[in-house]
Amino acid sequence: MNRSAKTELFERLAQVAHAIANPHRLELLDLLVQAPRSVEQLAVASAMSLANASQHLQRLKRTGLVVGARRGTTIRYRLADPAVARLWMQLREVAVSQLADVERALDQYRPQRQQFPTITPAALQAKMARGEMLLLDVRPAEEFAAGHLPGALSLPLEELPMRLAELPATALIVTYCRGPLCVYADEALAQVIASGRRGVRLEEGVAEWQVAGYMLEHGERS
Amino acid sequence: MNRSAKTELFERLAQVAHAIANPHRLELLDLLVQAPRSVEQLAVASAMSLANASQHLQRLKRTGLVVGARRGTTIRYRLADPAVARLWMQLREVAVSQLADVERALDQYRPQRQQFPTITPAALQAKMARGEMLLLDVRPAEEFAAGHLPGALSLPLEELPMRLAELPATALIVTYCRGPLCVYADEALAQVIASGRRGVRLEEGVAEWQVAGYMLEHGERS
DNA sequence: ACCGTATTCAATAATTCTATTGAGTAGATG
DNA sequence: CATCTACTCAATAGAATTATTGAATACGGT
Repeated sequence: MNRSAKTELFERLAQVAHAIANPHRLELLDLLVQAPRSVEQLAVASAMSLANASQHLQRLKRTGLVVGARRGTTIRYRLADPAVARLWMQLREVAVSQLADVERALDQYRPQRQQFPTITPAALQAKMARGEMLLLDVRPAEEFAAGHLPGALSLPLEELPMRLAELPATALIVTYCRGPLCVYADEALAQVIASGRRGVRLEEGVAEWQVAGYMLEHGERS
Repeated sequence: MNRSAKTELFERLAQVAHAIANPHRLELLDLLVQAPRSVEQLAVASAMSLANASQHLQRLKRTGLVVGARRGTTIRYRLADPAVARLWMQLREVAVSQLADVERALDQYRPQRQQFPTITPAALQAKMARGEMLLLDVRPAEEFAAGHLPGALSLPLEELPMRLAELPATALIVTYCRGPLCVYADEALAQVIASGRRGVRLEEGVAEWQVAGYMLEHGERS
């Protein structure tokens, strides 16, 4: 049997796995799933030093998971392929489904996640057709611009306290954010409900929505 | 923001990624996707020392990717969850689609892979309904027993040379094995075609067939 | 209760990975 | 062309990972 070729093949695959086997690099990928970003943006968002973020991005680039392209004075990194986002989701699924630790860590990070009602993408899709709710994207504006659910209103979490009054008083309000590892939708929902309105959280995020086969809209808030 | 909880969460995810970030452990998973096995079987099949295989299995077990259960005098390891198989497939998809290196390594390992015609699972499913072909599972018998395509005949590659004459002379023969990283179906097909018969290779393996939503049969050859 | 065997454990040296620091580079902007 | 900024590179010390060896353990069979 062709053992050396086999060994080499598995070594290549392990290199890819190794590229995602680091908490910082996973966080970078998690951010890039939402929208392309510059090195500095990524470093700030993930609380890393600039040099360290750059180094990790280099590694991801070498392995073919992300690509960088100059854009004015900065370099924007983005995922090389949607398959990378799926890999990240599948890793998350395995981790969350297997490990009680991860559940506990997730509860730690999203303390309100069991507190509010949720809705599945399929149920939301049905509701959207009937138009009886307001869909609220509470991620930063740049991530909204890079892709959002059709008909959603962009209202970043930090602006929500100021603009809460703009929201309709009676219609159901559906909040969503980056996905299951993101607290934004929980925190927004807490404010919405505290204001006396009815609200639910979408279980998943934009990337999961797209992988499930539903459409996205692109561009700035209209 | 809750940085320390976030850090811990990503660390847990990275642990899972780390568990698959080793060529030997990937090979163990690749084998376990096909069928449960004992430590010794796994060590032999992956050309590792027994202690080393055991150590790697421990690591996979600690991370929750496999589980071991005593069965008579040996301990059988199996995947903890089908999600693990999907993770392995998704990793393979990313690696193969991104890296020219992987394509090259794969060509090295499966030199005949471009040589013979292939058929997709969907096309095979249609053909099976009309029953105009013979479906040949050329994996070891134990893997056949753990799950195989409906109606397939078990004919392990090593027995093929002796039993080639049993195969029908005119019907189309479809060979399949573990999946895209496996050479068995290629080698079987080479023999089938050399004997003057018509044959094609199924592009994917048993695990991919199942993930695509098709049924499997279980048990020994009938 | 004992024996035999399948599996695991412990220790270790070689290799690989990581964050930090400070210097270096490429390219846009004027 | 000069300058400024965003980013990358290089060196390094500390930490983690790995294969091997030989010993230890645990369990089923008798």
